[in-house]
Amino acid sequence: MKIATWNINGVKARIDSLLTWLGEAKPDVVCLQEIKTVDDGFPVEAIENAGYNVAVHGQKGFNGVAILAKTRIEDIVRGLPGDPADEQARYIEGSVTAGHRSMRIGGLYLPNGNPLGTDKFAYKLAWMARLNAHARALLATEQVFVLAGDYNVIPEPVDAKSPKDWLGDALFQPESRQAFQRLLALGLTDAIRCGHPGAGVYTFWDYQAGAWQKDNGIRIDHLLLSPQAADLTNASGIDRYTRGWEKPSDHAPAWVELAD
DNA sequence: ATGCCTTGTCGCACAAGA
Repeated sequence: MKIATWNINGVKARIDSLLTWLGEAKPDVVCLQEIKTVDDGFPVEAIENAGYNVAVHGQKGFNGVAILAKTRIEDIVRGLPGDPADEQARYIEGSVTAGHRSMRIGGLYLPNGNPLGTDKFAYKLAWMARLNAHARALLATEQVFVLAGDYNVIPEPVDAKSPKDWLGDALFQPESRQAFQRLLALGLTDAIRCGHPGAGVYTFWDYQAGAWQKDNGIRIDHLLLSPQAADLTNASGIDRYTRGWEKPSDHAPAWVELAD
């Protein structure tokens, strides 16, 4: 089963690219972030015609996440547990079953957190603490699960072409990186890092200053696997070629292939 | 040091992204 994550930066602006990529990459499950639409605006029909079921957690103008799956999506939860007052659409979770195997999929869009010293950065760290608590609850069930999405965290210097450029950025703050490490310390596996231990493995290239042309990227989209999922891993990768398309998202899809 | 692009918005400039 191939599970992918893609910050698509506007699903309505990117629907043609999404359909092309679905046809080529043929993922079984896709977590989308930054769909930038309310539920009613999501292009459900076009995606269903491509052979996918849809679960959406949208928001007007910003944020918004969704899960697409070739199989049924069951027991859907919208919103990250832990703060009923949080109205930002950044988390959706559901179960998919392929053959005899069932797994839980969490799709997340972690807050950017810039600029430092504002409530935005505090919100990012609070959100990461909630994610940690929720990951612990999922781990206690001992099931196969994947937490996939735009984490907005550069885990290590090797995950940036030019680490010094990010020293003052929320994505590369010690607090952000430590919170990410605390997720790994729970026993989760960073699927992309595990399969691609070297440098130059990026998922995001800024639109500005020719970042793509210079390969000035960062790795901020991650798939974290439960131990039961990590045991099934066959391969992982980044479909960076989509970043070279016309009107691209600034993120490329990342994926992991688990044994059926 | 700043903007560099891109999307969406009750557009005609701005917020937010990273």
